Amino acid sequence: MTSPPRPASSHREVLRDLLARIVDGEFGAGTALPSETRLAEHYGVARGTVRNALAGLADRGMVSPVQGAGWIVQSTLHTQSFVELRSFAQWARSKGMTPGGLVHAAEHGTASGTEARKLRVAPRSPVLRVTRTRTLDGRVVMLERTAYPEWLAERIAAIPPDESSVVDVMQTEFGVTTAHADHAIDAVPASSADSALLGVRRSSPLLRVRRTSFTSGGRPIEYGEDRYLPDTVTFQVQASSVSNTLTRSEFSPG
Amino acid sequence: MTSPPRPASSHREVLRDLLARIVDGEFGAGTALPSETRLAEHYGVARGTVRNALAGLADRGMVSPVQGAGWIVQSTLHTQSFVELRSFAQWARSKGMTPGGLVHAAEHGTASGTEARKLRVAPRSPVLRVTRTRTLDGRVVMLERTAYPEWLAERIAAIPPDESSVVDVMQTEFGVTTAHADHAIDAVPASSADSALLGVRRSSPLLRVRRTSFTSGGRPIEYGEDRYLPDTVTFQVQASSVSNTLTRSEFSPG
DNA sequence: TAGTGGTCTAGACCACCGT
DNA sequence: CGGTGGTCTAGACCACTAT
Repeated sequence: MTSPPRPASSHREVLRDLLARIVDGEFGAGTALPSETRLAEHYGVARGTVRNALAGLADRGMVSPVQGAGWIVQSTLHTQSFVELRSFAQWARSKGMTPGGLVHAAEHGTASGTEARKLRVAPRSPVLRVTRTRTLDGRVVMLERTAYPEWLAERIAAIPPDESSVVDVMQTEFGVTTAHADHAIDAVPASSADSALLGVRRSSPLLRVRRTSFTSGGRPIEYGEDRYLPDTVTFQVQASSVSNTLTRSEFSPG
Repeated sequence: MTSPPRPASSHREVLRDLLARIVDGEFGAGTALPSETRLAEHYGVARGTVRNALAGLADRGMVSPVQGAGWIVQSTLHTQSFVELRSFAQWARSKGMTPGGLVHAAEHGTASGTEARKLRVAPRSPVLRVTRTRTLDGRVVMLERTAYPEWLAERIAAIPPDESSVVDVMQTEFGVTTAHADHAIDAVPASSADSALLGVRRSSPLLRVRRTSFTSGGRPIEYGEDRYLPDTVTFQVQASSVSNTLTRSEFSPG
Protein backbone atom coordinates (compact mmCIF):
# COMPACT_ATOMS: atom_id res chain seq x y z
CA MET A 1 0.00 0.00 0.00
CA THR A 2 2.90 2.28 0.61
CA SER A 3 3.94 1.71 -2.99
CA PRO A 4 1.68 1.59 -6.02
CA PRO A 5 0.36 -1.86 -6.91
CA ARG A 6 2.64 -3.54 -9.41
CA PRO A 7 1.60 -6.21 -11.84
CA ALA A 8 2.93 -9.55 -10.65
CA SER A 9 1.90 -12.73 -12.31
CA SER A 10 4.12 -15.21 -10.60
CA HIS A 11 5.26 -15.84 -7.08
CA ARG A 12 8.79 -15.03 -8.20
CA GLU A 13 7.79 -11.49 -9.02
CA VAL A 14 6.03 -11.13 -5.71
CA LEU A 15 9.12 -12.49 -3.98
CA ARG A 16 11.41 -10.14 -5.85
CA ASP A 17 9.27 -7.15 -5.02
CA LEU A 18 8.87 -8.03 -1.35
CA LEU A 19 12.60 -8.70 -1.09
CA ALA A 20 13.37 -5.32 -2.61
CA ARG A 21 10.96 -3.58 -0.28
CA ILE A 22 12.53 -5.29 2.74
CA VAL A 23 16.07 -4.50 1.64
CA ASP A 24 15.00 -0.91 0.96
CA GLY A 25 13.83 -0.64 4.52
CA GLU A 26 10.10 -0.34 3.88
CA PHE A 27 9.60 -3.11 6.44
CA GLY A 28 12.06 -2.97 9.30
CA ALA A 29 13.58 -5.90 11.16
CA GLY A 30 11.26 -7.12 13.88
CA THR A 31 8.15 -5.68 12.27
CA ALA A 32 5.37 -7.61 10.60
CA LEU A 33 4.65 -7.63 6.89
CA PRO A 34 1.12 -6.85 5.69
CA SER A 35 -1.10 -9.90 6.01
CA GLU A 36 -1.14 -12.55 3.32
CA THR A 37 -4.64 -11.51 2.32
CA ARG A 38 -3.64 -7.88 2.00
CA LEU A 39 -0.55 -8.78 -0.01
CA ALA A 40 -2.64 -10.97 -2.29
CA GLU A 41 -4.98 -8.07 -2.98
CA HIS A 42 -2.04 -5.71 -3.41
CA TYR A 43 -0.38 -7.89 -6.01
CA GLY A 44 -3.62 -9.11 -7.55
CA VAL A 45 -2.86 -12.79 -7.00
CA ALA A 46 -4.27 -15.62 -4.93
CA ARG A 47 -3.21 -16.09 -1.35
CA GLY A 48 -1.40 -19.30 -2.24
CA THR A 49 0.87 -17.41 -4.58
CA VAL A 50 1.75 -14.97 -1.85
CA ARG A 51 2.48 -17.83 0.53
CA ASN A 52 4.73 -19.34 -2.10
CA ALA A 53 6.69 -16.10 -2.30
CA LEU A 54 6.86 -15.76 1.48
CA ALA A 55 8.18 -19.32 1.75
CA GLY A 56 11.00 -18.26 -0.55
CA LEU A 57 11.82 -15.34 1.72
CA ALA A 58 11.70 -17.66 4.73
CA ASP A 59 14.12 -20.01 2.96
CA ARG A 60 16.53 -17.11 2.76
CA GLY A 61 16.09 -16.45 6.45
CA MET A 62 14.60 -13.03 5.88
CA VAL A 63 11.16 -13.55 7.39
CA SER A 64 9.56 -16.07 9.68
CA PRO A 65 5.88 -16.74 10.18
CA VAL A 66 4.19 -16.40 13.56
CA GLN A 67 0.77 -17.91 13.66
CA GLY A 68 -1.84 -15.40 14.57
CA ALA A 69 0.59 -12.51 14.45
CA GLY A 70 2.00 -12.27 10.93
CA TRP A 71 5.23 -12.62 9.00
CA ILE A 72 8.04 -11.05 11.00
CA VAL A 73 11.05 -9.58 9.23
CA GLN A 74 14.12 -11.28 10.68
CA SER A 75 16.83 -9.88 8.49
CA THR A 76 16.93 -7.06 6.00
CA LEU A 77 20.08 -8.41 4.35
CA HIS A 78 19.75 -10.12 1.02
CA THR A 79 21.83 -13.27 0.93
CA GLN A 80 21.92 -15.91 -1.74
CA SER A 81 21.86 -19.48 -0.66
CA PHE A 82 24.66 -21.95 -0.98
CA VAL A 83 23.34 -23.78 -4.00
CA GLU A 84 21.86 -20.80 -5.74
CA LEU A 85 25.50 -19.94 -6.28
CA ARG A 86 26.66 -23.39 -7.11
CA SER A 87 30.33 -22.76 -7.64
CA PHE A 88 33.14 -20.78 -6.13
CA ALA A 89 33.33 -18.75 -9.32
CA GLN A 90 29.63 -17.92 -9.45
CA TRP A 91 29.70 -16.90 -5.84
CA ALA A 92 32.75 -14.71 -6.31
CA ARG A 93 31.23 -12.94 -9.29
CA SER A 94 28.01 -12.30 -7.40
CA LYS A 95 30.12 -10.52 -4.80
CA GLY A 96 31.74 -8.41 -7.48
CA MET A 97 35.05 -10.19 -7.13
CA THR A 98 37.12 -11.89 -9.78
CA PRO A 99 37.54 -15.62 -9.26
CA GLY A 100 40.65 -17.41 -10.40
CA GLY A 101 41.93 -20.92 -10.31
CA LEU A 102 45.10 -22.79 -11.05
CA VAL A 103 45.59 -26.52 -11.38
CA HIS A 104 48.71 -27.69 -9.58
CA ALA A 105 48.31 -31.36 -10.28
CA ALA A 106 45.98 -33.65 -12.20
CA GLU A 107 46.72 -37.31 -11.82
CA HIS A 108 44.98 -40.49 -12.77
CA GLY A 109 44.77 -42.94 -9.91
CA THR A 110 42.59 -45.58 -8.34
CA ALA A 111 39.80 -44.82 -5.90
CA SER A 112 40.55 -45.06 -2.21
CA GLY A 113 37.95 -46.57 0.08
CA THR A 114 36.47 -43.17 0.91
CA GLU A 115 36.50 -41.99 -2.68
CA ALA A 116 34.88 -45.21 -3.89
CA ARG A 117 32.14 -44.92 -1.28
CA LYS A 118 31.46 -41.25 -1.94
CA LEU A 119 31.56 -41.59 -5.72
CA ARG A 120 29.63 -44.86 -5.57
CA VAL A 121 32.16 -46.68 -7.72
CA ALA A 122 34.07 -49.87 -7.08
CA PRO A 123 37.19 -49.58 -4.91
CA ARG A 124 40.33 -49.17 -7.03
CA SER A 125 38.30 -47.90 -10.02
CA PRO A 126 40.04 -45.21 -12.02
CA VAL A 127 39.59 -41.66 -10.76
CA LEU A 128 41.06 -38.31 -11.70
CA ARG A 129 42.50 -36.32 -8.81
CA VAL A 130 42.91 -32.61 -9.30
CA THR A 131 44.58 -30.13 -6.97
CA ARG A 132 43.68 -26.49 -7.54
CA THR A 133 44.20 -23.24 -5.74
CA ARG A 134 41.39 -20.70 -5.92
CA THR A 135 41.83 -16.96 -5.85
CA LEU A 136 39.65 -13.92 -5.23
CA ASP A 137 40.92 -10.80 -6.97
CA GLY A 138 44.23 -12.54 -7.40
CA ARG A 139 44.64 -13.50 -3.75
CA VAL A 140 44.78 -17.21 -2.90
CA VAL A 141 42.00 -18.08 -0.48
CA MET A 142 41.36 -21.79 -0.93
CA LEU A 143 42.98 -25.07 -1.82
CA GLU A 144 40.83 -27.71 -3.45
CA ARG A 145 41.52 -31.41 -3.91
CA THR A 146 38.85 -33.13 -5.95
CA ALA A 147 38.37 -36.66 -7.22
CA TYR A 148 36.26 -37.26 -10.34
CA PRO A 149 34.85 -40.61 -11.42
CA GLU A 150 35.97 -42.22 -14.62
CA TRP A 151 32.96 -41.18 -16.69
CA LEU A 152 33.98 -37.53 -16.21
CA ALA A 153 37.75 -37.84 -16.03
CA GLU A 154 38.51 -37.32 -19.68
CA ARG A 155 36.35 -34.23 -19.97
CA ILE A 156 37.71 -32.71 -16.75
CA ALA A 157 41.29 -33.34 -17.82
CA ALA A 158 40.65 -31.41 -21.03
CA ILE A 159 39.73 -28.22 -19.16
CA PRO A 160 42.46 -25.54 -19.24
CA PRO A 161 44.39 -25.45 -15.96
CA ASP A 162 43.56 -21.80 -15.35
CA GLU A 163 39.83 -22.11 -16.02
CA SER A 164 38.10 -20.06 -13.38
CA SER A 165 34.90 -22.07 -13.22
CA VAL A 166 34.95 -25.82 -13.66
CA VAL A 167 31.31 -26.09 -12.69
CA ASP A 168 30.31 -23.65 -15.44
CA VAL A 169 32.24 -25.64 -18.01
CA MET A 170 30.68 -28.89 -16.84
CA GLN A 171 27.22 -27.39 -17.12
CA THR A 172 27.51 -25.49 -20.36
CA GLU A 173 29.83 -27.78 -22.30
CA PHE A 174 29.02 -31.19 -20.91
CA GLY A 175 25.47 -30.70 -19.70
CA VAL A 176 26.38 -31.97 -16.24
CA THR A 177 24.52 -29.98 -13.60
CA THR A 178 24.87 -30.18 -9.85
CA ALA A 179 21.43 -30.65 -8.35
CA HIS A 180 22.43 -31.67 -4.87
CA ALA A 181 25.54 -31.63 -2.73
CA ASP A 182 26.52 -32.86 0.70
CA HIS A 183 29.02 -30.86 2.70
CA ALA A 184 30.83 -31.56 5.94
CA ILE A 185 32.48 -28.56 7.55
CA ASP A 186 35.22 -28.72 10.17
CA ALA A 187 38.62 -27.29 11.06
CA VAL A 188 41.99 -28.88 10.36
CA PRO A 189 45.62 -27.89 10.76
CA ALA A 190 47.51 -27.08 7.57
CA SER A 191 49.67 -29.93 6.32
CA SER A 192 53.07 -29.11 4.92
CA ALA A 193 51.65 -29.43 1.42
CA ASP A 194 48.80 -27.08 2.35
CA SER A 195 51.17 -24.58 3.87
CA ALA A 196 53.29 -24.48 0.72
CA LEU A 197 50.33 -23.90 -1.59
CA LEU A 198 48.42 -21.52 0.65
CA GLY A 199 51.38 -19.65 2.01
CA VAL A 200 50.63 -20.15 5.69
CA ARG A 201 52.50 -21.68 8.59
CA ARG A 202 52.28 -25.44 8.96
CA SER A 203 49.53 -26.50 11.37
CA SER A 204 47.78 -23.15 11.21
CA PRO A 205 43.99 -23.50 11.23
CA LEU A 206 42.10 -24.01 7.98
CA LEU A 207 38.38 -24.33 7.42
CA ARG A 208 37.77 -27.62 5.65
CA VAL A 209 34.70 -28.41 3.54
CA ARG A 210 34.32 -31.94 2.29
CA ARG A 211 31.91 -32.05 -0.58
CA THR A 212 30.11 -34.64 -2.68
CA SER A 213 28.09 -33.35 -5.64
CA PHE A 214 25.33 -35.17 -7.46
CA THR A 215 23.41 -34.80 -10.69
CA SER A 216 19.66 -34.48 -10.60
CA GLY A 217 19.57 -38.22 -11.17
CA GLY A 218 21.54 -38.75 -7.96
CA ARG A 219 24.74 -39.74 -9.73
CA PRO A 220 27.92 -38.61 -7.93
CA ILE A 221 29.88 -36.00 -9.86
CA GLU A 222 32.83 -35.34 -7.59
CA TYR A 223 34.19 -35.79 -4.12
CA GLY A 224 36.56 -33.22 -2.80
CA GLU A 225 38.05 -31.25 0.03
CA ASP A 226 38.25 -27.47 0.07
CA ARG A 227 40.58 -25.83 2.56
CA TYR A 228 39.93 -22.15 3.16
CA LEU A 229 42.31 -19.66 4.66
CA PRO A 230 40.85 -18.14 7.81
CA ASP A 231 39.70 -14.52 7.63
CA THR A 232 39.00 -14.76 3.92
CA VAL A 233 35.77 -16.71 3.64
CA THR A 234 33.13 -17.43 6.25
CA PHE A 235 30.13 -19.72 6.00
CA GLN A 236 26.91 -18.17 7.16
CA VAL A 237 23.75 -19.88 8.21
CA GLN A 238 20.39 -18.25 8.67
CA ALA A 239 18.47 -20.85 10.57
CA SER A 240 14.80 -20.49 11.33
CA SER A 241 12.13 -22.92 12.35
CA VAL A 242 11.13 -23.11 8.70
CA SER A 243 14.45 -23.84 7.08
CA ASN A 244 18.15 -23.19 6.90
CA THR A 245 20.14 -21.14 4.46
CA LEU A 246 23.84 -21.59 4.08
CA THR A 247 25.83 -18.82 2.52
CA ARG A 248 29.45 -18.12 1.81
CA SER A 249 30.62 -14.75 2.92
CA GLU A 250 33.63 -12.81 1.83
CA PHE A 251 34.67 -11.61 5.20
CA SER A 252 33.91 -12.49 8.77
CA PRO A 253 31.40 -10.00 10.12
CA GLY A 254 32.73 -8.47 13.32
CA MET B 1 1.24 -49.31 -3.84
CA THR B 2 3.83 -51.61 -2.45
CA SER B 3 2.29 -51.05 0.96
CA PRO B 4 -1.41 -50.87 1.81
CA PRO B 5 -2.99 -47.41 1.72
CA ARG B 6 -2.81 -45.79 5.12
CA PRO B 7 -5.14 -43.10 6.39
CA ALA B 8 -3.29 -39.80 6.40
CA SER B 9 -5.07 -36.59 7.10
CA SER B 10 -2.25 -34.12 7.17
CA HIS B 11 0.87 -33.51 5.15
CA ARG B 12 2.92 -34.33 8.23
CA GLU B 13 1.61 -37.87 8.22
CA VAL B 14 2.35 -38.21 4.55
CA LEU B 15 5.82 -36.84 5.16
CA ARG B 16 6.41 -39.21 8.06
CA ASP B 17 5.29 -42.20 6.05
CA LEU B 18 7.31 -41.31 2.96
CA LEU B 19 10.35 -40.66 5.11
CA ALA B 20 9.99 -44.03 6.76
CA ARG B 21 9.59 -45.76 3.43
CA ILE B 22 12.72 -44.07 2.07
CA VAL B 23 14.76 -44.86 5.17
CA ASP B 24 13.49 -48.44 5.02
CA GLY B 25 14.84 -48.70 1.52
CA GLU B 26 11.55 -49.01 -0.34
CA PHE B 27 12.80 -46.23 -2.62
CA GLY B 28 16.51 -46.38 -3.30
CA ALA B 29 18.87 -43.43 -3.78
CA GLY B 30 18.78 -42.22 -7.35
CA THR B 31 15.34 -43.65 -8.06
CA ALA B 32 12.13 -41.70 -8.52
CA LEU B 33 9.23 -41.68 -6.09
CA PRO B 34 5.74 -42.46 -7.40
CA SER B 35 4.22 -39.41 -9.05
CA GLU B 36 2.50 -36.77 -6.97
CA THR B 37 -0.85 -37.79 -8.41
CA ARG B 38 -0.28 -41.42 -7.55
CA LEU B 39 0.84 -40.53 -4.03
CA ALA B 40 -2.22 -38.34 -3.59
CA GLU B 41 -4.47 -41.24 -4.52
CA HIS B 42 -2.47 -43.61 -2.35
CA TYR B 43 -2.82 -41.44 0.72
CA GLY B 44 -6.30 -40.20 -0.11
CA VAL B 45 -5.35 -36.52 -0.05
CA ALA B 46 -5.14 -33.68 -2.53
CA ARG B 47 -2.05 -33.24 -4.65
CA GLY B 48 -1.20 -30.02 -2.81
CA THR B 49 -0.94 -31.91 0.44
CA VAL B 50 1.47 -34.37 -1.13
CA ARG B 51 3.54 -31.50 -2.50
CA ASN B 52 3.64 -29.99 0.97
CA ALA B 53 5.01 -33.24 2.34
CA LEU B 54 7.54 -33.58 -0.47
CA ALA B 55 8.73 -30.03 0.17
CA GLY B 56 9.47 -31.11 3.73
CA LEU B 57 11.55 -34.02 2.47
CA ALA B 58 13.35 -31.70 0.08
CA ASP B 59 14.12 -29.35 2.99
CA ARG B 60 15.88 -32.25 4.65
CA GLY B 61 17.86 -32.90 1.50
CA MET B 62 16.33 -36.33 0.99
CA VAL B 63 14.61 -35.79 -2.35
CA SER B 64 14.81 -33.25 -5.11
CA PRO B 65 12.27 -32.56 -7.81
CA VAL B 66 13.10 -32.90 -11.50
CA GLN B 67 10.49 -31.36 -13.73
CA GLY B 68 9.06 -33.89 -16.10
CA ALA B 69 10.86 -36.77 -14.47
CA GLY B 70 9.72 -37.02 -10.88
CA TRP B 71 11.02 -36.69 -7.33
CA ILE B 72 14.45 -38.27 -7.13
CA VAL B 73 15.67 -39.75 -3.86
CA GLN B 74 18.97 -38.05 -3.03
CA SER B 75 19.70 -39.47 0.38
CA THR B 76 18.20 -42.30 2.36
CA LEU B 77 19.60 -40.95 5.62
CA HIS B 78 17.27 -39.23 8.01
CA THR B 79 18.90 -36.11 9.40
CA GLN B 80 17.37 -33.46 11.55
CA SER B 81 17.97 -29.89 10.65
CA PHE B 82 19.94 -27.38 12.62
CA VAL B 83 17.01 -25.58 14.15
CA GLU B 84 14.82 -28.60 14.64
CA LEU B 85 17.39 -29.40 17.30
CA ARG B 86 17.74 -25.93 18.65
CA SER B 87 20.32 -26.47 21.32
CA PHE B 88 23.50 -28.38 21.92
CA ALA B 89 21.71 -30.44 24.56
CA GLN B 90 18.74 -31.33 22.36
CA TRP B 91 21.05 -32.34 19.58
CA ALA B 92 23.20 -34.46 21.87
CA ARG B 93 20.18 -36.27 23.27
CA SER B 94 18.85 -36.99 19.80
CA LYS B 95 22.16 -38.69 19.09
CA GLY B 96 21.81 -40.79 22.23
CA MET B 97 24.58 -38.94 23.99
CA THR B 98 24.53 -37.22 27.34
CA PRO B 99 25.09 -33.48 27.17
CA GLY B 100 26.80 -31.64 29.96
CA GLY B 101 27.77 -28.09 30.66
CA LEU B 102 29.77 -26.16 33.19
CA VAL B 103 29.87 -22.43 33.72
CA HIS B 104 33.40 -21.19 34.24
CA ALA B 105 32.60 -17.54 34.50
CA ALA B 106 29.54 -15.30 34.56
CA GLU B 107 30.29 -11.63 34.69
CA HIS B 108 28.28 -8.48 34.33
CA GLY B 109 29.84 -6.02 31.95
CA THR B 110 29.05 -3.41 29.35
CA ALA B 111 28.41 -4.20 25.70
CA SER B 112 31.28 -3.93 23.27
CA GLY B 113 30.64 -2.48 19.84
CA THR B 114 30.05 -5.89 18.31
CA GLU B 115 27.87 -7.08 21.16
CA ALA B 116 25.79 -3.92 21.07
CA ARG B 117 25.26 -4.24 17.32
CA LYS B 118 24.39 -7.93 17.44
CA LEU B 119 22.11 -7.61 20.46
CA ARG B 120 20.64 -4.36 19.14
CA VAL B 121 21.25 -2.53 22.38
CA ALA B 122 23.09 0.72 23.05
CA PRO B 123 26.87 0.48 23.28
CA ARG B 124 28.02 0.12 26.90
CA SER B 125 24.61 -1.18 27.98
CA PRO B 126 24.78 -3.85 30.65
CA VAL B 127 25.28 -7.41 29.40
CA LEU B 128 25.91 -10.73 31.08
CA ARG B 129 28.86 -12.67 29.71
CA VAL B 130 28.95 -16.38 30.37
CA THR B 131 31.75 -18.81 29.61
CA ARG B 132 30.76 -22.48 29.52
CA THR B 133 32.35 -25.71 28.45
CA ARG B 134 30.11 -28.30 26.89
CA THR B 135 30.56 -32.03 27.13
CA LEU B 136 29.31 -35.10 25.33
CA ASP B 137 29.28 -38.22 27.49
CA GLY B 138 31.59 -36.40 29.86
CA ARG B 139 34.13 -35.40 27.25
CA VAL B 140 34.69 -31.70 26.63
CA VAL B 141 34.00 -30.86 23.00
CA MET B 142 33.14 -27.18 22.94
CA LEU B 143 33.79 -23.88 24.60
CA GLU B 144 31.04 -21.29 24.55
CA ARG B 145 31.22 -17.59 25.30
CA THR B 146 27.83 -15.93 25.23
CA ALA B 147 26.61 -12.43 25.90
CA TYR B 148 23.01 -11.87 27.04
CA PRO B 149 21.16 -8.55 26.99
CA GLU B 150 20.03 -6.92 30.19
CA TRP B 151 16.41 -8.06 29.94
CA LEU B 152 17.58 -11.67 30.23
CA ALA B 153 20.64 -11.30 32.42
CA GLU B 154 18.97 -11.81 35.76
CA ARG B 155 17.18 -14.96 34.67
CA ILE B 156 20.27 -16.44 33.00
CA ALA B 157 22.39 -15.73 36.05
CA ALA B 158 19.93 -17.69 38.17
CA ILE B 159 20.43 -20.89 36.18
CA PRO B 160 22.56 -23.50 37.95
CA PRO B 161 26.13 -23.55 36.57
CA ASP B 162 25.92 -27.20 35.62
CA GLU B 163 22.56 -26.98 33.81
CA SER B 164 22.88 -29.06 30.68
CA SER B 165 20.44 -27.10 28.55
CA VAL B 166 20.14 -23.37 28.91
CA VAL B 167 17.87 -23.17 25.89
CA ASP B 168 15.44 -25.63 27.44
CA VAL B 169 15.31 -23.61 30.64
CA MET B 170 14.75 -20.40 28.73
CA GLN B 171 11.90 -21.96 26.82
CA THR B 172 10.14 -23.86 29.54
CA GLU B 173 10.72 -21.54 32.50
CA PHE B 174 10.90 -18.13 30.88
CA GLY B 175 8.86 -18.69 27.74
CA VAL B 176 11.70 -17.37 25.58
CA THR B 177 11.90 -19.40 22.37
CA THR B 178 14.51 -19.17 19.65
CA ALA B 179 12.73 -18.77 16.33
CA HIS B 180 15.67 -17.71 14.22
CA ALA B 181 19.44 -17.67 14.49
CA ASP B 182 22.31 -16.42 12.39
CA HIS B 183 25.54 -18.37 12.40
CA ALA B 184 28.95 -17.62 10.95
CA ILE B 185 31.30 -20.56 10.74
CA ASP B 186 35.06 -20.32 10.38
CA ALA B 187 38.31 -21.66 11.79
CA VAL B 188 40.48 -20.01 14.42
CA PRO B 189 43.62 -20.92 16.38
CA ALA B 190 43.13 -21.71 20.05
CA SER B 191 43.99 -18.83 22.33
CA SER B 192 45.80 -19.58 25.55
CA ALA B 193 42.52 -19.32 27.42
CA ASP B 194 40.91 -21.72 24.96
CA SER B 195 43.77 -24.19 25.26
CA ALA B 196 43.48 -24.24 29.02
CA LEU B 197 39.74 -24.89 29.02
CA LEU B 198 39.67 -27.31 26.09
CA GLY B 199 42.88 -29.11 26.86
CA VAL B 200 44.55 -28.59 23.50
CA ARG B 201 47.78 -27.00 22.38
CA ARG B 202 47.76 -23.26 21.93
CA SER B 203 47.09 -22.25 18.31
CA SER B 204 45.68 -25.63 17.39
CA PRO B 205 42.70 -25.33 15.01
CA LEU B 206 39.20 -24.88 16.39
CA LEU B 207 35.91 -24.66 14.53
CA ARG B 208 34.28 -21.41 15.50
CA VAL B 209 30.55 -20.70 15.26
CA ARG B 210 29.42 -17.19 15.99
CA ARG B 211 25.76 -17.13 16.73
CA THR B 212 22.99 -14.59 17.25
CA SER B 213 19.59 -15.92 18.32
CA PHE B 214 16.26 -14.17 18.03
CA THR B 215 12.75 -14.57 19.37
CA SER B 216 9.88 -14.95 16.96
CA GLY B 217 9.39 -11.23 17.33
CA GLY B 218 12.92 -10.64 16.05
CA ARG B 219 14.31 -9.61 19.41
CA PRO B 220 17.94 -10.68 19.98
CA ILE B 221 18.33 -13.26 22.74
CA GLU B 222 22.06 -13.85 22.78
CA TYR B 223 25.26 -13.35 20.90
CA GLY B 224 28.00 -15.87 21.34
CA GLU B 225 30.93 -17.79 20.04
CA ASP B 226 31.20 -21.56 20.17
CA ARG B 227 34.62 -23.15 19.68
CA TYR B 228 34.56 -26.84 18.84
CA LEU B 229 37.41 -29.28 19.17
CA PRO B 230 38.25 -30.81 15.82
CA ASP B 231 37.29 -34.44 15.25
CA THR B 232 34.43 -34.23 17.73
CA VAL B 233 31.70 -32.36 15.92
CA THR B 234 31.21 -31.69 12.24
CA PHE B 235 28.65 -29.49 10.56
CA GLN B 236 26.86 -31.10 7.68
CA VAL B 237 25.00 -29.43 4.88
CA GLN B 238 22.65 -31.07 2.45
CA ALA B 239 22.31 -28.49 -0.25
CA SER B 240 19.90 -28.87 -3.13
CA SER B 241 18.43 -26.43 -5.56
CA VAL B 242 15.40 -26.24 -3.32
CA SER B 243 16.98 -25.56 0.02
CA ASN B 244 19.80 -26.17 2.45
CA THR B 245 19.83 -28.19 5.61
CA LEU B 246 22.49 -27.72 8.20
CA THR B 247 23.13 -30.49 10.66
CA ARG B 248 25.56 -31.11 13.46
CA SER B 249 27.23 -34.45 13.34
CA GLU B 250 28.95 -36.33 16.08
CA PHE B 251 31.85 -37.51 14.06
CA SER B 252 33.45 -36.60 10.79
CA PRO B 253 32.39 -39.10 8.13
CA GLY B 254 35.48 -40.55 6.43
C1' DT C 1 2.71 -37.92 -27.13
C1' DA C 2 1.84 -39.18 -22.47
C1' DG C 3 3.21 -38.32 -17.98
C1' DT C 4 5.56 -35.44 -14.66
C1' DG C 5 6.41 -31.48 -11.77
C1' DG C 6 5.52 -26.08 -11.51
C1' DT C 7 2.19 -22.93 -10.83
C1' DC C 8 -2.12 -20.61 -10.03
C1' DT C 9 -6.95 -20.05 -8.53
C1' DA C 10 -10.96 -19.72 -5.23
C1' DG C 11 -12.85 -21.13 -1.55
C1' DA C 12 -13.05 -23.25 3.03
C1' DC C 13 -12.15 -24.35 8.02
C1' DC C 14 -9.04 -24.43 11.89
C1' DA C 15 -5.64 -22.89 15.69
C1' DC C 16 -3.61 -19.21 17.43
C1' DC C 17 -2.59 -14.22 18.75
C1' DG C 18 -3.60 -9.82 20.35
C1' DT C 19 -7.09 -6.52 21.99
C1' DC D 1 -13.48 -11.12 19.48
C1' DG D 2 -11.44 -10.15 14.75
C1' DG D 3 -7.45 -10.97 12.22
C1' DT D 4 -3.57 -13.91 11.13
C1' DG D 5 -1.14 -17.86 9.51
C1' DG D 6 -1.69 -23.28 8.75
C1' DT D 7 -3.83 -26.41 6.10
C1' DC D 8 -6.67 -28.69 2.75
C1' DT D 9 -9.48 -29.27 -1.49
C1' DA D 10 -10.47 -29.63 -6.57
C1' DG D 11 -9.61 -28.20 -10.62
C1' DA D 12 -6.88 -26.07 -14.29
C1' DC D 13 -3.02 -24.95 -17.56
C1' DC D 14 1.84 -24.86 -18.63
C1' DA D 15 6.85 -26.44 -19.38
C1' DC D 16 9.50 -30.05 -19.34
C1' DT D 17 11.19 -35.13 -19.80
C1' DA D 18 11.04 -39.43 -21.48
C1' DT D 19 9.86 -42.67 -25.02
